[in-house]
Amino acid sequence: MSSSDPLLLENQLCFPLYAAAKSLIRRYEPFLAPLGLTYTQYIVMMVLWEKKEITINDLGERVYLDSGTLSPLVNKLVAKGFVEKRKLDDGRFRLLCLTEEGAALRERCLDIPAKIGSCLCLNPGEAESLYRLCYKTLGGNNE
Amino acid sequence: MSSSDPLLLENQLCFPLYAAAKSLIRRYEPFLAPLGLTYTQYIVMMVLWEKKEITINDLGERVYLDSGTLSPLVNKLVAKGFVEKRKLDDGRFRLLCLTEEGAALRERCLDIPAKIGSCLCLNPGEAESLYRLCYKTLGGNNE
DNA sequence: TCTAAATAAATTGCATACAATATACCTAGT
DNA sequence: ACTAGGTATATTGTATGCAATTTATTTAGA
Repeated sequence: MSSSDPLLLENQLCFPLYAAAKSLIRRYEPFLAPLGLTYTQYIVMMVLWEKKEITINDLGERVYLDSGTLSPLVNKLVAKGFVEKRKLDDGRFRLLCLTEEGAALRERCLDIPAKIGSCLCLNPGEAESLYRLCYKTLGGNNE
Repeated sequence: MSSSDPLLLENQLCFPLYAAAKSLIRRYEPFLAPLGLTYTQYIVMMVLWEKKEITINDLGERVYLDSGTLSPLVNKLVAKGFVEKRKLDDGRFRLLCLTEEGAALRERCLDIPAKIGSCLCLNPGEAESLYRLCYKTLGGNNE
């Protein structure tokens, strides 16, 4: 950041942050498309691989997305057969459950993180540093 | 990153990076909406405040967006009166020119960066570090 | 019991993103 | 002059993202 002009694009943090995020996400597409997943769907599947089942509300808090984004996205995962949606006793809740097909999909994703990491220009220390700074920006407390 | 499971959400860099970017961008909305700007439109206006005029192609390279995003977005800025679009001698190009109204808008944005910075949980050193790591992730060379 | 407030999901509307395609225009080569 | 190929922009289609509203359902209180 050379000049002190507060409205110069090169003086903004938001710009490279957003651009880097989009750039990184775009790298997943070649690996995910053959599996029939988009990036956001892949993120949701990660939560399901970990939790096996979760309500849409809890899922939204975990991935920072609201029902406006998740409702249609979850329906697509259901249509693909990776997830089932069940009504709970408290009829307001919908429980998302990983199907066998959804669980099997995990195997086909196992090598994606390594493939992405290998084309990243950051060394492990830098990646760790970026990771921490992003969580700090989020207001989280991942120490 | 505790466990070594490569598909745990907490082991991903892309997730906090994207979430932090969205979170930061959302903070602009309260300041930009009263001016009739969205975040992406604000980024484009920054380029125009700096360059005064630029082709859509050059603009796209500067902000990492393609014509599919920029064409309709620029039309909205034209409709708001902040930008004019002129056909160049080489009829393929469209030159975007800052209007007086667009230039005047800059004054009303001058304090936004400070307002955003004041609600960020990063100290200046961390912000600078995050800035560099993002440009490095982008494959850029901002040293 | 009945109803107002609360809560979870779904829907709607608008604005990106971006791949893929189409259109407009220019240039080189013949 | 004609045409093939190249380049810039616009359009189309799909998938987010998110604010605002609506719907379904439950719960608390008179």
